[in-house]
Amino acid sequence: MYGKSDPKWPAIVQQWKATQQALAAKLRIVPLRPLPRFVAGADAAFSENRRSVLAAAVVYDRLERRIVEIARACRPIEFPYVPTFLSFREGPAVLEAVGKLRHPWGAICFDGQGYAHPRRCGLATHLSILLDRPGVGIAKSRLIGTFVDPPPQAGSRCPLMDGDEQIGLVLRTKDGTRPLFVSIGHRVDLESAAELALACVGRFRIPEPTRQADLEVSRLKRALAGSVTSPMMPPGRLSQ
DNA sequence: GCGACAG
DNA sequence: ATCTTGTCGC
Repeated sequence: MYGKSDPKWPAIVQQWKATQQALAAKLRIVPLRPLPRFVAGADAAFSENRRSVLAAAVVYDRLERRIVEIARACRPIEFPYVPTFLSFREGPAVLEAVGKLRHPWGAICFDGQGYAHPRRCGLATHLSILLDRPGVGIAKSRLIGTFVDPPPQAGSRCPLMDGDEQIGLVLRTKDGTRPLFVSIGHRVDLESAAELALACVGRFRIPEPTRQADLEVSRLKRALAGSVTSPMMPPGRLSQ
């Protein structure tokens, strides 16, 4: 895996910035209406040995409130985590999982920022543009931007600002819980993104597409960990 | 220079 | 993301 100490690192980061700027130039902002019935969701995690990126993509049926398809992917980790360049680390695995989805979906939710990024190209925007499909960024915490805490009621929101430009929304999805940071990915507008996020909320703070993808990637992680038994351990499931 | 910093 | 037990609250 590449590292910050690699002599090629500065060049790699410059290339990444150029890539993000080129992608952001292709961003299209349009309303997403009506909101799609089938919404995809994707998330990533690390394999137990931390040498691979595991990803899961799901398709959520808003009408029946259930997951109708699950896809997975596993790829070697090629880069360390560097703030503002998350998509280069997790993107490949996530894209592979999304590509395996066969059921139709009208929009996809990503676990991270979209437009609310220094170069307006967070993971959600980066991947949505590569897919050229409607996408939304739903992050659990802030990367950049200033805001005032929204009221404790579910549905309340406050603008996420970068100077005088609104880059996203701080949205409370459940009463008395920490708000989420919603921003557009691609082919949606901020209001549609907020409505989609709220329309996908079930019993928990995190909208179902992203929450289910997270649960699924965790299961994959455990499954892989259990299948790779250490040579120094007796057969069977003694480790739990 | 110092602090911040999605997952 | 991940490390980690109990514990506060619905």
